[in-house]
Amino acid sequence: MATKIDERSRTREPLSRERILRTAVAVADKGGAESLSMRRIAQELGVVAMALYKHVANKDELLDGMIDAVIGEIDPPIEGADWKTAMRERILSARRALLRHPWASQVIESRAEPTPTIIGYMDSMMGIFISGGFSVDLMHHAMHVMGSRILGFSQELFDETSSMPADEAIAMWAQLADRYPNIAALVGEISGGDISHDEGSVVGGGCDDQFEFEFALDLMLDGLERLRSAPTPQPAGSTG
Amino acid sequence: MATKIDERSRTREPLSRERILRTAVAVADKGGAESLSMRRIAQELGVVAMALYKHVANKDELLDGMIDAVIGEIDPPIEGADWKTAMRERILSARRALLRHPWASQVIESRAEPTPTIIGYMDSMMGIFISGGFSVDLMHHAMHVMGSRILGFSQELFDETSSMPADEAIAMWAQLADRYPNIAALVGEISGGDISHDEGSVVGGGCDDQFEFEFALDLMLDGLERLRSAPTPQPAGSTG
DNA sequence: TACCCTAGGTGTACGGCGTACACTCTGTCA
DNA sequence: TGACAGAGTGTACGCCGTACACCTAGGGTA
Repeated sequence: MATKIDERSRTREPLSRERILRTAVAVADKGGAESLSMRRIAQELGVVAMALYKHVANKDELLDGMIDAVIGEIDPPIEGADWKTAMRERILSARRALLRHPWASQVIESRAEPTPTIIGYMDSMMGIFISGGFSVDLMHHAMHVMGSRILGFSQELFDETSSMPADEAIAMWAQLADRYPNIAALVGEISGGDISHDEGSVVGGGCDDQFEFEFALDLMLDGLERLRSAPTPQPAGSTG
Repeated sequence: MATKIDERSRTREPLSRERILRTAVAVADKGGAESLSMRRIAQELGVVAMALYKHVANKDELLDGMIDAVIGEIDPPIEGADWKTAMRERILSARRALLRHPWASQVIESRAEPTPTIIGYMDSMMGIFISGGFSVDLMHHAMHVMGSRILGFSQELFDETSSMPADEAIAMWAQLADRYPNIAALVGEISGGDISHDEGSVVGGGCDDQFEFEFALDLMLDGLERLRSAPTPQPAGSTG
């Protein structure tokens, strides 16, 4: 009995909200969002599930805490940089954080309401636009243009072959060329160019995600800069 | 006994994959994705949960079927239009489908692999770029630029006040002005402009989501058009 | 007519989930 | 010494997806 007390009070540091959040993030990092259960986290902590509820209100609050932890990893804005550099670098930092925690984007989108931390992050991004000379109105449009990319979301809809060897994937798409001719053309182009630059799959891992992300990001930032300097704040749609 | 047989064979049309999918979509439309359970769908059909498994392999396959149903509502590309119009109108059609089925975007993103229907849709969108004179390479970049917006995703991260009366939301953000100064400025601008144009909330429902979506869409399409006509297919990033 | 086969719907059960609620400790302070 | 509080436990409930054995009606065949 006495040894048990010793063991508990000495070797086991007490539970805390912070420790729970750290463990939860670790569990999700390892097993993905769907492996994250109260029982699983508790088990990792050597404790029973209900013990967690003495420190977090419920699972949703825990998810919010995990989100805030990820947002907290995003670097603060660069001091003294022009708006475009500041925006660009911070979004890339956000992307790095999300790549470290692949479960985060889905969890963030599953939550109905953003946490105060996310709202604060958004406000700070708005501040970068405002400081960069954007009107409040154009800043508003700019935030909608950036969308969830402002949090570093890369939203690849095409990761499906990532578990497949590159040559196998190429063969697969070639076989489906009559059904998906354009994808086949794309795969052919990429694999024909330099297949050696990435050992991942063809569409998804085979193309350079980081390059594509920055390409899209720069296109948007360039578009916004053009509007910022233009007399009329509205892009010329196809109707105009 | 005989009446029961009559009732079954006459008044109850037999189960089928189509009928299950229709019912599942209806349930999700009414109660959201989180209300969609096999038991709930079965109940709606006056049948026991396990009966569904004679027509769909499992819940994931059912979700795929539901996704395909939504994608199927997207209009085909306009014949004979220029690439920009075709792309713009089809994306707006996709957005309309997603607005009819608010659960769909989350379900699509939750699935690890896209369905053949989604792959086909993507291929067809690629075809619009190619027919519009894009190189395969630029088409590839363009697809990444559009991201999930190509499926009509609007990904509003700021719907949090949508259940709140506009004046209440304005007061709330005004009170938080020291913590979120830029959001407060935005809210002030919108509510100061014309508060009457929408009875929804301020950030989220209060701004014109449709306008913002088209604004962002046009900015991207304009950016892509510029690249299409330019000698170098790469946007000038802030590093250049 | 007697038979069986098959497709489709049923019932039960299992292991997982979030969490309500009542409990038992253990350390603190009066 | 004894009351108290705060932390961890144990049990239980109602959900979930779904495996598996069962029943039953309709249809084809001998």
